[in-house]
Amino acid sequence: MVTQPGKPAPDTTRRSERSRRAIYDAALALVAEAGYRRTTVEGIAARAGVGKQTIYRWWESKADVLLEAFLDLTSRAAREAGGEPYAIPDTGDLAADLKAVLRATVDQLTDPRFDAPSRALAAEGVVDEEVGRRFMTQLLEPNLQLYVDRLRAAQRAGQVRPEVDPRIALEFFVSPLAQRWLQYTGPISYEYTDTLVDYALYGLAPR
Amino acid sequence: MVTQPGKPAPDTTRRSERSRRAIYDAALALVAEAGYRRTTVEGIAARAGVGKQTIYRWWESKADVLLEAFLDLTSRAAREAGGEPYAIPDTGDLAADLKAVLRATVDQLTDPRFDAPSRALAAEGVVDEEVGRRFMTQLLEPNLQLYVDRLRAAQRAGQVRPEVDPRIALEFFVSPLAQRWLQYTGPISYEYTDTLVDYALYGLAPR
Amino acid sequence: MVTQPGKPAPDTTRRSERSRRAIYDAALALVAEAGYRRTTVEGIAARAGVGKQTIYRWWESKADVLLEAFLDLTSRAAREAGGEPYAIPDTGDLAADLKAVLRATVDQLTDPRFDAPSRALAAEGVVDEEVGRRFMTQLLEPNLQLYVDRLRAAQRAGQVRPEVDPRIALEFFVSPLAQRWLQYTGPISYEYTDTLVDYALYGLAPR
Amino acid sequence: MVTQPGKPAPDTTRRSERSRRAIYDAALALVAEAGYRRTTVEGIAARAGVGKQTIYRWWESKADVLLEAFLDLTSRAAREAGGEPYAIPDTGDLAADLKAVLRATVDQLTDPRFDAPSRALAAEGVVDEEVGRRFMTQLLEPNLQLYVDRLRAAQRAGQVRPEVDPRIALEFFVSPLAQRWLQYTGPISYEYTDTLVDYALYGLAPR
DNA sequence: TGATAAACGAGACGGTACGTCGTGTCTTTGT
DNA sequence: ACAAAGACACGACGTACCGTCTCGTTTATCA
Repeated sequence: MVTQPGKPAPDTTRRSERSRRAIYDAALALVAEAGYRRTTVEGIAARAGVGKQTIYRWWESKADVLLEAFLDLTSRAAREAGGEPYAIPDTGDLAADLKAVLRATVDQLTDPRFDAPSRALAAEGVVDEEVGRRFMTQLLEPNLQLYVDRLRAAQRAGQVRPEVDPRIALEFFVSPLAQRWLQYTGPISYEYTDTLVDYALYGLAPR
Repeated sequence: MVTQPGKPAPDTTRRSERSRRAIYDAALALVAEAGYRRTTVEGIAARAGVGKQTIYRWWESKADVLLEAFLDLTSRAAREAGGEPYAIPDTGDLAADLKAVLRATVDQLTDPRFDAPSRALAAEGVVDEEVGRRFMTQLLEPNLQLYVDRLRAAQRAGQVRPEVDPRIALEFFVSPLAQRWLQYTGPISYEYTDTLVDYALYGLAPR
Repeated sequence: MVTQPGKPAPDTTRRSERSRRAIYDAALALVAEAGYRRTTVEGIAARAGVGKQTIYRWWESKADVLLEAFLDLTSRAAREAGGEPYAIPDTGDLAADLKAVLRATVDQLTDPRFDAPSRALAAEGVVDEEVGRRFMTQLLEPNLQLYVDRLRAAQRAGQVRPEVDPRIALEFFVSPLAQRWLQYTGPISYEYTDTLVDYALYGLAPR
Repeated sequence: MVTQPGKPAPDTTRRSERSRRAIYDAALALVAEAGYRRTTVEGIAARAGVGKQTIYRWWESKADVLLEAFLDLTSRAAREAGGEPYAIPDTGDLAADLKAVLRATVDQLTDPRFDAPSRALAAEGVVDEEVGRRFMTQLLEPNLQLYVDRLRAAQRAGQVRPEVDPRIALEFFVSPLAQRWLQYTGPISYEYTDTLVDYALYGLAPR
């Protein structure tokens, strides 16, 4: 690990947990209320009752704060939700399992508590590659891996052709939904995601 | 039709075509060179040799300028590219036709001339619904419609199951590519898009 | 008379009297209502129902317009007032005559119809020597000359010492009043101007 | 005492003395070089190497800055000039004392170092009553008081009639000079001010 | 347990860009 | 041809935030 020249590397042990929490809360609240655009570091500091320097000491940018705040939010949400296994259920019925997971995703994308900050982060990630890649590796990737695992299991069970690359296959379920969400290319519903699963598994061409 | 109160609605007939061109060019150049973030209205005006007011007179925001500039760019590019055939070719071989179109799309997404501004607009659209919807209806939608048309023809030719909704089916080709491009969920290549076509047409489950 | 190089010298005979009147009225009204600061060429043009160019064609600056408008106002006011002789009355009683004239001046300085524009011009004149000198020669000087004339008559009548320079002497009546008006160095009243006359005529030292 | 809404009242103790000085210097220099008109807040900030906000934080307007800068200049000038004797000398010869002081004033009005900024402030004061009154109370009034004091002493010495109001009498020395300076009503010279003193003390009427 | 060093809140600072307003010029469209 | 209308390049306005930099004031190890 390397310490940059001009950065005295603050002492993590003395860090105020109270401030960290307040900053996360303020950041998420402001993004939800006012949007990413109108959320400012100054505003976060004021709302959190914190000096600006305290933010700049621990984070590099607004996006950085928000990314951590969001990660924290999701991990807390997961912990609350019973801390169940990070996996797509495997009932033996691949189509049913995928439909269930996607329905849960639809619910989440519809929940404004998640929508506002994750939209903001996604947008930031589009424009700032650094943020985009962190968003991908820290938030998206772990979720995508669950699909890979489930699809691998389905391959072992003979329900998916063995030569199919699960990393690509999963995009048939995830990407159309993501695009509709991000780019308003269409409405989002259970019916829609169910259809995606059916089409993807059995193809478009007649059998 | 109603005119907003504070907006005296400038006289379009007196508009300077010279300035409009200069602004489009400056906006696209700056976004390409410096990124959306660092592109400012002030900078566009300076580079275009134009007063800021001339920008604010005709556009509402940086995103607005860029959207029009990009629309103008694509329509000029299309006109240069020989003109009419706003359609996906129909050689009778659906897979081949789709692969060809997608390869062209890959080329475009790789071309920095298009990448920078369209990325910027896409990001803006994620965060600003108004912009997002305009991006969708004015840029995306017309292109998606070409897929709908080609898939309908394939259905008539018996190459695609008749009960398949082309509006959803096309997302198997377009959305995965879009997501990889926007969110860095994976590399983009001819091989990848070819695979998408194969998987989508014939499904993931064994036949 | 000389025509500047870049000035095509508009044809005075074709000038619209209607516009000139409207511009004078608008200028005086705006200065009275909003003050010199907030009066703009644009505002004058709009209020007068006149194109901006019509103003710039015939005048060089806001101050220029206002100076002419004010000259016009005073000359019209004088004409209305019976067009009586431009002179300080000579009843033989110098003190009484001066007191009467100064009381009239007090009335005028108190009249907001005159106060606002003449204040504005005076201020402009302080900062812009060109305007100041025109203000002096076209408005102040003619009035000061009346004092010179009256004081000369008084000298001939043996009421003022012959070696006194009337051009300087008159300033004892005019300047203190002017300074109180312009610089808020004290209140303005009949009693005050009467006192000025008494002090000035008979001196401060004991006889 | 009440604080306006919207104005959070900055912390005076943290104020940068360096910036204040730089701003004073820049303001005075620019007014002297370019005139009040062409002096801008932006220009002052740039020349002082200061952010615009630093000016707006502590002052309300260009006039406000300049007034303080000028007050500072005069007080520094007075301090340099040996300091205390804030009084008109009293040699027993009133005429001589007044002539001496007025000659010093003539020198000052002729010094471009003082002329430009005080002219600018005077003009601003004519048009903006608030500024005018501050200019009067903070700059003019203290000087006028010196004349009052000297004239009172002269009254005690029997050199000035006891019934004369010194506050009015002093205007015979000060106002004519002020008007010539501000309104170009005549040239300024030692001879002129000497004459003023002679006329004022002994009156215009023959003895 | 008191000293001391850091992180902290507060917020002033030098900057950049914002979106608005007014200037003086130039162009278009009626008369 | 002049006038109205108003778009234009320009430049300053006053505001909002940026990220950096002091200021005292907690706070929380270690001496």
